[in-house]
Amino acid sequence: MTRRSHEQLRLTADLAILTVREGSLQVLTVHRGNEPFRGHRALPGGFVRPRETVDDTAARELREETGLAGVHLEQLAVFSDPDRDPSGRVVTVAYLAVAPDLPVPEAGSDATAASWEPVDQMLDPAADLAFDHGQILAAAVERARGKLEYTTLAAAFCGPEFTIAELRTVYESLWGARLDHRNFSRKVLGTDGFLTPTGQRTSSGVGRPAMLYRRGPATTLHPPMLRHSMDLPVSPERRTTRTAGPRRVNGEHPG
Amino acid sequence: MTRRSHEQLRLTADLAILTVREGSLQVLTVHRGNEPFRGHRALPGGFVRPRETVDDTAARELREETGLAGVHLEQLAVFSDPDRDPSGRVVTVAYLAVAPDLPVPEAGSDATAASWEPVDQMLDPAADLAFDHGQILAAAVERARGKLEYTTLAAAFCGPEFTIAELRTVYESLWGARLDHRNFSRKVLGTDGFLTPTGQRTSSGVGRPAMLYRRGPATTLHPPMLRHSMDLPVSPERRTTRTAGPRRVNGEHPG
DNA sequence: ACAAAAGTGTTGGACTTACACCCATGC
DNA sequence: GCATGGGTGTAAGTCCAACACTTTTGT
Repeated sequence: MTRRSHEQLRLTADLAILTVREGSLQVLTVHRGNEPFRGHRALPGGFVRPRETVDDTAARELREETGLAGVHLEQLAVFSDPDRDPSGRVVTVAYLAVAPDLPVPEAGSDATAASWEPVDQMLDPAADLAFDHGQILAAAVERARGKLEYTTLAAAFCGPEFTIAELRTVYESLWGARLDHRNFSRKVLGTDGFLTPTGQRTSSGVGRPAMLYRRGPATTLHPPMLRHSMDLPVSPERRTTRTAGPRRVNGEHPG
Repeated sequence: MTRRSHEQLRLTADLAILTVREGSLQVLTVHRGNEPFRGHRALPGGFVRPRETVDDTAARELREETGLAGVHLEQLAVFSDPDRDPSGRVVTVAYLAVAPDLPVPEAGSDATAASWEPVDQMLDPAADLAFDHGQILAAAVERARGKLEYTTLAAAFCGPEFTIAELRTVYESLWGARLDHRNFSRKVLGTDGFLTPTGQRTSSGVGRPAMLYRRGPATTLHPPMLRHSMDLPVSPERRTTRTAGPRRVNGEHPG
């Protein structure tokens, strides 16, 4: 392919649409029918139109792919390596979208068949996502993980009404850790404006029915939800003793 | 001006370069000598070159404006209103840069004279920054304020060696609150990897000389620096009593 | 009855806050 | 001496991790 130095720059919006299905973090992908990267999986996205903001582009693509509107959508980062798209100079604005568990998109089952795929698999180099979409996905997951700590983003993964256990599953799926359900419950209930009780209770399933809640008005968590509490004593053996309870070590991630 | 629907889209990087000078948060601005917005102040920035990433553009502009390299530089957001630049379709990627107190740029005192200006003044509508640079600056300040809480970003405002008091001034300038110097000291010293002692002490100034420190390897703060502790009992009257010590209320900012 | 899931109570420890008090320097 | 700023000690309160225990359902 030609590499003209003065070719026109094009701008796209690409979306990492995340959800939690059956306790696993999943991402919406499309199957590319055209070059470049024909046959590869990619994140949904498209070109910015002349009289559109990039945010509008992202919202439009989201609607076109999932039929959803009003879900959480935020800018992630700009990816602008001159060679990221072999067909020319294309800069993309990556977005993180968070959706509840949908009844599978399969929008018309047209050429670009969309499907939910486990994030773990898509982040594996073997998945070989098109363009730099592996990087975009990694950034999206990292952002979502972090925002669970200090925002109410987790509720965006749930439907309009949900139980505390469902909410906890979101945390556990993203953090890959078990949380103590008793402390978790107290924590979210004690955070003003996180949950609004509906008065309803779940009916199906074994065990004591759970209360149902709706999203409350709060968006930030003070104090934050801490990323500790790894339990899961699979066998009845004591977990490693954690003598001088190391809260958390200062890591490298700049934020 | 003409409005052609298919005109070429151009991409720029704009920088909000922040510093703390004399206890006040300041931003580097340039004076525009050309249309549009001739005569207005603006944030430094420029076009993305054909074989350059946007991050490279930002780093290059930073170097050209301040001579600095290696300072903290991060993507903030994309601003893409189709009418944000009356001269055509220009999408910009805004960056936050954090620099120590420089000996004033005044790079050659050429046409685009650069200068530090207090952020308060530049955020006032009367300052009338060019384009949407007021929005960009507001986003930059908000980001910096937030990151002080849970990262070691504050140290990026200081020179290579600094005292705890200097570091505290950064927090106080950005948060507009006084912090208790005794608790602040313990907090930062107790955070592993935040500060590395040099063994040196300050010489000038009245009062007991302070220890000098360098930035440590840590980048995140766990637990975070809390945004409380407003004191400043200017006169020896009791501050408002804060009966049932309200930690913080869950606000609206999504993060 | 038993397993499973939801929910309450309680305790030790970590962290914060507020402030008394001591140290080192310039004038 | 004394004002000024740097630094240590400490006690009360808040929050959290851990876990015993109770409640409510399905089988």
